[in-house]
Amino acid sequence: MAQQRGTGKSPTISEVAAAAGVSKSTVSRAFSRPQMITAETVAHVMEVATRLGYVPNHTAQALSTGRAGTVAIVVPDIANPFFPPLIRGAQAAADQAGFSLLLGDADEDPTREDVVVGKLGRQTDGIVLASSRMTEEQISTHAERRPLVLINRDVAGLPRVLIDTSTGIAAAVEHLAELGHRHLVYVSGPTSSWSNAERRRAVRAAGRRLGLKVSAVAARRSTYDAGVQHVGAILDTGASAAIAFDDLLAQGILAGLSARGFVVPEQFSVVGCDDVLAATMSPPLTTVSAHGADAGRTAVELLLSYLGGDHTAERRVLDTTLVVRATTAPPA
Amino acid sequence: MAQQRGTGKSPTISEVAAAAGVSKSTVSRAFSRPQMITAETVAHVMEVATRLGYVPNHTAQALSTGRAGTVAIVVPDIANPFFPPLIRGAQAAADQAGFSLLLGDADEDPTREDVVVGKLGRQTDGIVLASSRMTEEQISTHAERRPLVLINRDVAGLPRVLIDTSTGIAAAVEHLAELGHRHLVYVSGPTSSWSNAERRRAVRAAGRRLGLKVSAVAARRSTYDAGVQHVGAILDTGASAAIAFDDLLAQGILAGLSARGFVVPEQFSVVGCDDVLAATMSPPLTTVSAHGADAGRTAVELLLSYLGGDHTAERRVLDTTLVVRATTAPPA
DNA sequence: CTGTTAGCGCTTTCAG
DNA sequence: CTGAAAGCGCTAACAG
Repeated sequence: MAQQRGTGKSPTISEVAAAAGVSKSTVSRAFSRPQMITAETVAHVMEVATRLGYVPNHTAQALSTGRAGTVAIVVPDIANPFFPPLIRGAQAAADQAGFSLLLGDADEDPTREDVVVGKLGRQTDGIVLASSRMTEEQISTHAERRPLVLINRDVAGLPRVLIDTSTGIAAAVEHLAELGHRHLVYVSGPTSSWSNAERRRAVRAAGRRLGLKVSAVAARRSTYDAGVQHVGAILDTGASAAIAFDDLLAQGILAGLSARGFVVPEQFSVVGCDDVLAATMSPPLTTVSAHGADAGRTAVELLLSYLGGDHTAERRVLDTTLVVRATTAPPA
Repeated sequence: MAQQRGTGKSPTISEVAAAAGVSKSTVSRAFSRPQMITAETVAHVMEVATRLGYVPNHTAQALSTGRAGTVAIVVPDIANPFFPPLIRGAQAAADQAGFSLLLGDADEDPTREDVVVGKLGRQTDGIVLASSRMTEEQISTHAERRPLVLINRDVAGLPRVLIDTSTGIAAAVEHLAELGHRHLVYVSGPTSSWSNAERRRAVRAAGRRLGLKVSAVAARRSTYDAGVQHVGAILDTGASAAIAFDDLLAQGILAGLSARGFVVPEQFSVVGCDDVLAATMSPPLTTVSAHGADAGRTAVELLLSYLGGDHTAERRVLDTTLVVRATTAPPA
C-alpha cells in the first residue's frame, strides 16, 4: 500500500518543552521574544525544537493573540490586467511583514463583493479593497468591523491610496494640444467607477484650459470588444484624437480603427491609461502610467501601520506620468 | 474625537448560549449539524444568534477541528498573464466549497518558492502548485507534509492537472503544413519548464510526421522583450513560420518582425500558445488555447476531494485547441 | 529570567 | 436530543 502522503503531524510546544526540560512559556518566548530570556536557554530550546522539527502552529497563535497574521485584498476581477501588478505589490509588502495574503474576487458584482468582504474580514486582520464597486454605506459598514484601506476610492475618514490619473491625463491633453489637435474625445469606462469620473473630469478641465473641444463617448465597459464597438461613435464626434478610460479599451479602439482602414497615429491619435499592456502593443500605446504595484504595496503598508496603532486615516495620493509611445502624432 | 473604526467585537458562542438559554454545544450544533437537534431548537438559536450578530469564529473553529478552511495557490508570477485566469478558476472553486484562497507569489525563484510553499503549507489545508520551478525532490518533500496538487508538472504519485498543449500544438503544425509551410522554428521558453519541454517535443513529433523541417531558437525567457530580441535568430533559421512557447513571446516576435519591416502573416506566420492575450492583439494571434480557468478550478477540486479522503493521486489531462486567427497564412 | 495558571472560541466525546 | 467537561496549541499575566 502506498505511503500516506500529506499527513505530516508536527510536534507541539509541550513536546518541545518536555524534551528541553523547560516550560511551555519558555519555548513560546524563545520563539516570539528571544531577548526576554537567556541566550543560552534560547539556543538550547531552538536546538531541541529544530531537532524535533517543531514549527509554531499559526492557528493556535492566531486564536491566542487575536491576530490572524493575514490580510486580504479584494479586487473586482483578477483577470483584469490592471490588478495583477497591484496584487503583486500587496503580496510583496504583506510577505515582507510576515503576513499572508488572502485573495478575494468580487466578479465585478457589488453584491458579491459585499459578501466576500464580509467573509474575508472575519478571518483576517484587515482588508485592502481595490477599486470597490460598493456604495459608501457598504464600505463604511465594513470599515467599522475591520481595518480597511481603499485603493482608488475616496471615502473621507478611511485610509486610502488614490492613483491620481488626472496629472497624467492633463499631461496627455497638453501633449495632444501641442501636436495640434483641437478636438478630443474621452471614451469612458464603467459608470460607477471613481477613476472614470476623475479621468473624465481631468480631460474636461485640461481641454477647457487649453481651449480644446472635448466630446465624450460612453463605452461603459472596460473591454477590448467595447473599444472595437465604439469606434463608430468615436469617429462620429469628429475628433482627431481619443483618450480612453484604460489600455484595454484603447487596444480595442486601435483594433477597430485599423479594421476601418484608419492608420494610427497618422490619421488618428489614441491615448490609453494605466500602462498595463501598453508596452506590448503594436504600435506601442501612448498612455498614462499608473504604477499599480506601488499602490498595492502602499495600501498594505497603510493597513499594517493602522494595525500597529496609527489610526490616522491617511489619504495617500500617487502620481501618474504620461508615457509617450507611438500612437500619438499631429492630426491629418 | 473620531470614533474608533475597525474594532468590531463580535459575540461569542457562550453569549449566544446564555441569551438563548441553552448550552454552548447546542449553539455549536445548530450551526454545524442542524439535523442533529430539534428543528425548533435550531430556529430559536438561530433567531438569537442573528439578533446578536453572532458569527462563528473561523480561527477557533480551525484550531478545534484541525481544518483551516483555507487552501493556497502559489504561482511563479501573478503578473504573468497566464496565471490570473487560473487563479480566478481556483478562487471560484475554493469559494464555492466554502474555502478561502491564500495567494503566494514565488517571484520565478525556486528558492523563494520553496520557502513560500513551506510557510503557506503550515497555515492551510492544502496547496495548489502551478507551474512549479522546484525540483521533484523539493516538491515531494512538501507533498509529504501537506496535501498538494500540481498544475503543469508531472510528478508520479501526486495528484496533478496537466494542460496538454501537445494536442493543440500538433494541430498548429498541421495547420501550418496545410498552408504550405515546409520549415518551422520553435521558439522555446524557460528551460526548466515542463510545459516548454512538452511543446518542443510536440512540434518535433508533428513536424517529423508531416515531413517538415523544424529548427529551434532558445529565447529562454517568456517575455515580450525576449521575443523582440530573438527575431534575428528566428529569421536566420530560414523558416517561414514560428511557433512560440507562449503568447507573450509571440507578441514580442510580432513586434520585432514588424520593426524589421516584415508583415505578418503575408511574409511570416506566427503561432502563440496559451491564448491569454492573443485575442487582444492586432493582428489577432493564431494560438493554442489553454483553458487556464479550468485548470485552476480542476486543481482545487482535486485538492478538496483529496481532503475529503480520496487519495487517488489522479492525473487529469486537459485538452487544448488551436484557435486560428490572423497571424498565419501561406508562405511568401 | 522562568514557571504556573488561565484562558482565546469552538468542537466533541461522553453522560444523561 | 441536549448538557458538561475536556481539550486544540499557544500566549499572557502574575508570581516567584
